[in-house]
Amino acid sequence: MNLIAELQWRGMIQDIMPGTEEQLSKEMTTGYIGFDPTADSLHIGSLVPILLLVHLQKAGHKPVALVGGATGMVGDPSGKSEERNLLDEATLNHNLEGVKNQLKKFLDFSPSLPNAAEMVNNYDWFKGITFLQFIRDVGKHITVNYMSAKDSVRKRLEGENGMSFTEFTYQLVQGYDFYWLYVNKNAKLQMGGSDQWGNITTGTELIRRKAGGEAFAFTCPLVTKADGTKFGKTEKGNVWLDPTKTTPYEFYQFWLNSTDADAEKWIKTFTFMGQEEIEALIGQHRTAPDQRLLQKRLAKEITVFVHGTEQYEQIVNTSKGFYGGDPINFINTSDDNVLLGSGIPSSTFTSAWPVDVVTFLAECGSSFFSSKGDARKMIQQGGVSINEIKITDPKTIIDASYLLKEKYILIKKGKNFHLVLAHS
RNA sequence: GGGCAAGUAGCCAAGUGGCCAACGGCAACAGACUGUAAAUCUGUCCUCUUCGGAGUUCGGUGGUUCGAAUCCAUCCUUGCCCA
Repeated sequence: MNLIAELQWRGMIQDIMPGTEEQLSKEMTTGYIGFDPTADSLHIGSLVPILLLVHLQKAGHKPVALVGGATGMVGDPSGKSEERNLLDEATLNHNLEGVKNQLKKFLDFSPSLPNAAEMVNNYDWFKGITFLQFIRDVGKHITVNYMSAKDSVRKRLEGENGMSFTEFTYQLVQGYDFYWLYVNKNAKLQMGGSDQWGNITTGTELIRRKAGGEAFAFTCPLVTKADGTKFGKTEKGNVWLDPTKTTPYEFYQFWLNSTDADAEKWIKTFTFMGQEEIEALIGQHRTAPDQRLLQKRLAKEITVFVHGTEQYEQIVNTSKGFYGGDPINFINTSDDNVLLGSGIPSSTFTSAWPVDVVTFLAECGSSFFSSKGDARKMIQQGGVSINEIKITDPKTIIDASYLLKEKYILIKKGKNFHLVLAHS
């Protein structure tokens, strides 16, 4: 199966420029995707573009990951209804480093490969260009009419928020990236999320007019959830790839909790499993949905891809301990490393015993309970249990006798959120 | 520089002198039902609370009034139009 057919089956192609498939089957093609340094870590929304690059490399082509040191300074208007705030330079550089380090893990950069992955920063070629040069060499080739016709621009012109010249220029900046890579790195392909289509075509247009060349592109659909809510968010915010921002345990749980409908879609997009295997698994899942085979496999594949096999095994072990049978027993019989190593939410309680539950929960140093009032409400609604015993009376007194192994207390908020609390 | 419009809780959005901690929707959280799903139903959803209440909010500041998210002045921000 060729790359495009493969990606199509996986639901990873939204728009594709005519001739792209032919180009890819003709020769080893260099393709790139840009990553915006809006934060110091990528989140799972960036996973799809990353996977596109990985697929590209697997198919024998050369992937280039571009980090947007320059574009990050401008701000992409795509998908934004309001003018963006600019990042200061220090933050930007910090973010660039974080993003670069993460991207390194997913692609093969070994120089011996003919199609070794490469990382570039568009600031490197933008820093030497003056404004006048840019408007003469680049701006001259693209009409304002053309730029204004782009969706991202038109929406803002029609909307009530307006748009600054800076953001209006964004597509030219990104377009020039493509042109530069075409000329200097022989890149003939750009990929990205479907919201990037407008920016990408500005690039191919620029290549055609300025270099007389032909370049290609395709985009992937934005990942959505079946219920229409935003993908990649949990009660704690974004799901990050950085294990210090989203622990591997929480990362795994995010995927494990996906709905059946989403899991069927996502397993195609986010894993490298073959078509037959996936279809068999989906069939199996439908006959016994309560086994959650699909979610488990999905969570496994992605967690291994992002955090590695070792972490995954540790997570599964912990998950089984907390969801399978007897969490109390699990805490009692596991050593600290097994218990906390995968990043189950935990914190430390430092005040003196005994205290009433409400104070205890409010001060246990986790984000589960924001205040005494919050803790009390949760108790009144029957959503809190300590050491597997549901707390119904907000006046319950917690003291040292609750400690497991003389240092832990298991707090549960709802069904899914466990907190292991160490007492110091 | 001139004219016009707008700024309400995480987001969208009603309210245009007291009945306003502020309609409604989304998102989120808990409960029931389940499969660590979905859908549905119920509750919560500014902060604190001895659950009786208390405190702080409607871009900022100052004012009018017994009483202001609502009226006035001024400043800030944003959009549209004109120069």
